[in-house]
Amino acid sequence: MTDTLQRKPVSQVANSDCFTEESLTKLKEIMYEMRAEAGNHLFWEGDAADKLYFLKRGQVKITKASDEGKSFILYVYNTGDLFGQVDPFQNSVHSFNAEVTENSIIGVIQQKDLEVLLWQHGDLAVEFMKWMGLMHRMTQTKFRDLMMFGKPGALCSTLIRLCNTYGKNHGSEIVITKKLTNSELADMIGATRESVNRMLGDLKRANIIAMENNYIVVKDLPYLRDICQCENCPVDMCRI
Amino acid sequence: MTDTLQRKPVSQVANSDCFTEESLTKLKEIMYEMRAEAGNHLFWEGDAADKLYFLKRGQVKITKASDEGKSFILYVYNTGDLFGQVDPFQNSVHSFNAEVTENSIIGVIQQKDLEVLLWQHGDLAVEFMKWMGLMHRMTQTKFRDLMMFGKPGALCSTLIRLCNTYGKNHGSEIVITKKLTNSELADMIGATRESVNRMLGDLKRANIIAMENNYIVVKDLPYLRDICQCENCPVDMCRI
DNA sequence: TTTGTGATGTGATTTACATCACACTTCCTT
DNA sequence: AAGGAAGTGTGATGTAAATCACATCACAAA
Repeated sequence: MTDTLQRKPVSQVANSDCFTEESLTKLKEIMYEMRAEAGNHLFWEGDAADKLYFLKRGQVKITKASDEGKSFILYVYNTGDLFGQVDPFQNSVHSFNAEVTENSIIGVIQQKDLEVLLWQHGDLAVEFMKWMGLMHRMTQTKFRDLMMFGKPGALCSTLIRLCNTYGKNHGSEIVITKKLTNSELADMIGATRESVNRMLGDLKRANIIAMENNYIVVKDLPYLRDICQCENCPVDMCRI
Repeated sequence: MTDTLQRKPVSQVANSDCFTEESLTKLKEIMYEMRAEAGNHLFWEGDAADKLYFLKRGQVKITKASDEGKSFILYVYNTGDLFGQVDPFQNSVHSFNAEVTENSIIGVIQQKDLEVLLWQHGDLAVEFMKWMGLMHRMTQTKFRDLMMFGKPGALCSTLIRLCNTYGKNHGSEIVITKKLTNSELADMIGATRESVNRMLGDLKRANIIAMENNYIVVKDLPYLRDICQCENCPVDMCRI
């Protein structure tokens, strides 16, 4: 049982899977590698937004802090994910913070280098455009899920996205192979820790989810889908 | 006074302004023109997402309806705006509805034609990528504003975006040269008509806004900025 | 082994916002 | 000019979720 949990989850898919092998190689050729320790920041809001980041290994969260000290987690990126901004303005700055939450190895792409590459390789440009479209749609659907179905809907949507990102099938159950605190979940849906705790309690009591070695196990995915009116969108889009 | 209101607002900027004249011409060459009457739909959720739309004249709203009959307005596009999906999946479908809200003339671009064009023209590909980045950032910042600062914050953010989209300076005041009902505003921020009515009443009483010929006039923009912790981002990004 | 620290679980209370209900205004139409 | 439809304004009430305030638990460090 425990050893099953340690294995790489079958469904773990990186957003860079949009790219063909060749395109990803081209991108890798213009990266320079850096290492970042957990707790550091890749960028802060207000910093110039002129780089893309390829997470070779590790984890980075994109967050926003409010004046009252609350934190909102917009995205969680993992090994193999590509992220960052490519904006039309010279003086463009980030609106969010990028917090390194696990020791990471990161490939950095300068906007100028990327532009040259896209200019030269039409096929890469087309793939890149599709990757951007996918990322945008992920934001839009998350936006919808978090705005339209109350806090329980937001939580259920987030649990589904966690299944799509970290889920490992285990019979009819799905183990979310990623430890998450109630506070983390709360920051992902803009709720309080207490609310998340109560909602998770409700779901456990209704036998929708369970805990196994502190991992969340989803036992009734259709129930979660029903709460947030999930339309069963592609796994690659419906992620954290 | 009335005639001032009729003139095209100075700050009305279309999102296609990201493109150079030449690039926009290239895009226009692969469009086919269609007309759509107010009340019709350009696409419904579930329809194939394989086209871009250029609004030559008119207005289109991107909306999402919930099971309980509530409607959420994600975007409002106007003359000169480009919108649509370019997704990596063959079987990709829309998650939202596109409702034509004014009689419109629309240029339609097929995804395949766009791909060929981007392949051939590196400069257009780079501009297109920047346009996509800008649209994504607009979604992200709206997401943040609507999630983090309560309904009053969401309303203030929306009023600021309306100023950036339809605003006409009039001394130190900004006239939003677009008639909006309380219900429309409510659907833009995921609130009820009654809540919007009360919040607008509060703002009027505090002399932050006023009504002139049924147009909203913003008298104290800094106050609105303060409520939603607006960081004065570029006007091109902070739009409806 | 105790002490500290971060996380969970839960009750009581408050707050923000939705819902319901209805009066009033505007303006469109035939 | 009358009637109706769409929009506005506002009280009363209900409810979801935040806030506050602790108790408990797990586990690492001194």
